[in-house]
Amino acid sequence: MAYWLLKSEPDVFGWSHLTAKGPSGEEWSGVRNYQARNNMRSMQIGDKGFFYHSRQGLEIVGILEVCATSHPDSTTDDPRWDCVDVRAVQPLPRAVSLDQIKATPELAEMVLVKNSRLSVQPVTPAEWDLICQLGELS
DNA sequence: GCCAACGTTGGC
DNA sequence: GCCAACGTTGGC
Repeated sequence: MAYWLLKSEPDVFGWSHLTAKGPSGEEWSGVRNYQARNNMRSMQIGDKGFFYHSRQGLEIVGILEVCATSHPDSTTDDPRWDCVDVRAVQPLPRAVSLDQIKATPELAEMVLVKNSRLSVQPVTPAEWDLICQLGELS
């Protein structure tokens, strides 16, 4: 199982929007970047991801999981763009901020820090575990 | 709201 | 195939 980090602006589609969708989840649509799309294409059912609030919040607020593998993005007719479906698993008891991540040497190599513009990005198991600890997830 | 960084487009 | 112009993202 792989780990990911997915970004969204909370006023456009935030964590509360995803939790409202319940167990059937929601398409992670609208991605128009090849790297991000390729990351989604390699996702498997059950892969876990952090939900990050960009622009506003600037923190990891919850954990989601992939509940449908890559399929055509229903928000466009352009056949280049695919997306997965994701559903909320649980919120982090304590949100982990970008500041916190930047201040943690072990997390300095995260794509979130190195390439802040990539909206769907891989997370290493070590990074995952550490952020879960910072998020006070038992 | 600004703007630096990045990605994409399209003329040559 | 290069690269200038343009558009978008996202931290600040």
